Amino acid sequence: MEPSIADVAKLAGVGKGTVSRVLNGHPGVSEKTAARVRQAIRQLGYTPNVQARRLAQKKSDLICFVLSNRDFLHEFHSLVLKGVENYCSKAGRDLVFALWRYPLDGNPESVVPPRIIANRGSVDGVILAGANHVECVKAIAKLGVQCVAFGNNLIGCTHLSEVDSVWYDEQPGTREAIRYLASLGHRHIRFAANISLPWFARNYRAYSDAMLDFGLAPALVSINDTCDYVEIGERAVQEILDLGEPTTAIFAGNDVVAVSVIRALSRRGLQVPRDISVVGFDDSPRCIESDPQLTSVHVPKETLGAECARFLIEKISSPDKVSGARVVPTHLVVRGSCAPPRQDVAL
Amino acid sequence: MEPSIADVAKLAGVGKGTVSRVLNGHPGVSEKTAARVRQAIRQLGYTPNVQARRLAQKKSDLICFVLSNRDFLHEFHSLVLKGVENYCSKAGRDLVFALWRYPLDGNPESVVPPRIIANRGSVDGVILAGANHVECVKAIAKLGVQCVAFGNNLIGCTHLSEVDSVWYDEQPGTREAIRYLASLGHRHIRFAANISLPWFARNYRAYSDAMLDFGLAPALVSINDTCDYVEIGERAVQEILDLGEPTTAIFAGNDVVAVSVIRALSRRGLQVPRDISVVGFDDSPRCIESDPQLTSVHVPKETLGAECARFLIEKISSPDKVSGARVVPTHLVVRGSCAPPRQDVAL
DNA sequence: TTAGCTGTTGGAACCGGTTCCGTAAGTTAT
DNA sequence: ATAACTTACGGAACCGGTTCCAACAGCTAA
Repeated sequence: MEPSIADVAKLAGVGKGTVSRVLNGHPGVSEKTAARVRQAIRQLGYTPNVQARRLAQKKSDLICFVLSNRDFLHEFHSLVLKGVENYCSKAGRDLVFALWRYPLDGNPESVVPPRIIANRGSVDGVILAGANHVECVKAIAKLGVQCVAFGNNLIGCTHLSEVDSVWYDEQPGTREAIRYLASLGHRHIRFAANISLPWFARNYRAYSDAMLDFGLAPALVSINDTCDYVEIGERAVQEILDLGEPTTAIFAGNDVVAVSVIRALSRRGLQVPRDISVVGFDDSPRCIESDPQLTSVHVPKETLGAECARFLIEKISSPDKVSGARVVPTHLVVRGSCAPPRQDVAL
Repeated sequence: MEPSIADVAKLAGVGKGTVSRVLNGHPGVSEKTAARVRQAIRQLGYTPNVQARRLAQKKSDLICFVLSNRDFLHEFHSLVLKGVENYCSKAGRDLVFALWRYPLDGNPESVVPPRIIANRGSVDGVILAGANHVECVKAIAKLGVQCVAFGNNLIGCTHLSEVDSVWYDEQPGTREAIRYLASLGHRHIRFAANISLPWFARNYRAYSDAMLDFGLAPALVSINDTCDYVEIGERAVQEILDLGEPTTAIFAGNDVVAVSVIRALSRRGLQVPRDISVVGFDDSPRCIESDPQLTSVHVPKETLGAECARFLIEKISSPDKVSGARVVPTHLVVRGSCAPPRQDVAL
């Protein structure tokens, strides 16, 4: 039988309350008594029972990381999770991991929250990562659970602070990328993705704004009927070549698309960056594994995770006092996939 | 104030015990009373308090997935985690995620377990994934926590059942791969990895056994001074070409090495599979993203996760009745990276 | 009619902590 | 020496469930 706080109290010749005070570092215990208690704790090898403490304090010190509508934890969210874990473990909180699937295009009313959230008191708060419908986030919040969402993959979100959320800002990194390409001499920089997906739409807007700022004309190729990034890259290259309009650089919606673009180009005998430049978005590990190494807009994934955790913990300790959106910037990482445009070739 | 079980009892005009019996589906409650209780529950919108139940039952229904000594959740363990999550959620258990770092080559005695495990009662059991020293697994088990380890990344493990663990078996898939290459006409199949890492050593043994079974001579190139898989692939190609011995196929220790091998070969003007065949190990998503698509030994990652969870839950419900090692087989997935050897070229 | 059995049910005791109240001991002021 | 105040500390009450025991009602068998 494991020793309880009563055993410690008896051995130290004090009351349960005093032991509790020593354990939690509360004031009002003389150093002499505290030492005796600590000695008894050591002697019995006593460890407090977490569940009992949770019941008494009416809090769980547990935070739930929910990954919504993803078939598994991809690199991106793995790193977000890492950031969350890191922050939580420093804050003395443990992390519950849960998956959540529901039809993103269905009626948000009929979506049932994951069991762990419905179970009252089982977690103090929730971080909603993966792709979520904004109404489902609101539904969770309405359940009386503290909740922070990862913003960039929200569906149906009309403005940043519609729900408490953490976002990366595509603008600075995208701007840097366009400035960089422009400084190399590029004028015909084309955006390639599927802008029916909200995150690509946001990227495109940032790209478009930056292009205009530098006096360049935005140009788009969007493959709207598939979510397979590899396919998007391949077909985008096909369309760009068919188009006949000049294109000296391709700004891909993310790194998977970019790598696929590079491969599709090389199959057609076009070398990157000699014949055409490519920029990715995400700065995922495959940037280094690809050949040439991919210049890409860095998204600070761990920072995003840490910000989610920080925000949530603030909400838990002072509900209704903090709310809104928090945004972290992106920046460009230059590698080997861009070069000045060739003068002699018109794509 | 949230309604408690006492409120339900009062409203239904019964005792707390009866409500509890109804909630847990225990026998000995008349249907008439049960209906009244259910009505009261609905009326109050009552949800049981998880922490109180956990305290009373002395169990948490929580399982902890510990990822050891990895910088983050890579694809492989992401899928293992997915398998675990899947099984757990069906078994009505929630999942706690924790990271654990300790020097793998240091003294296992001085390693401190993660807080979540040390906290008595906070989880019912632990799945140890990532790379662990076998002594550290034993140390956790000695703490009185039910525990199952992912076997293939164990360090210092002399035999399968040294600790309760789940393994994938390299043999069947590797055998298939060698048989396949042999059937294409290959005689000079070389294994490339870093066999100072235990998992590569195990792969090499399986490769070597299979080669001997088919009457072929095992041949090895091992890059022992780095754990960077991309570098292993590049330098392995270098060594193989420098060696001057005939090599018509390369069996890489894992897919990252394989992809790196393909790229290094192509930089030297050698095309896969025309000039040389390559087989990977893992069957990771990059097999499909690579060009040509990579033939690889499939490791059933989700199954591994599910087996870990099943094993652990069995151990929790009947401790000391189940133990040992559980093994799941691998198999070959044929894609486009192998072809008959060229007769005219001697590498 | 009475003893014996079964099916229900209420409620006390318990799980192992936290918190708060009352009191005893010690300290300072008058 | 006494009042007033501070500090230390024991222990009851509580958090919200589960479990077990005693009791009671209704039924059967002798």
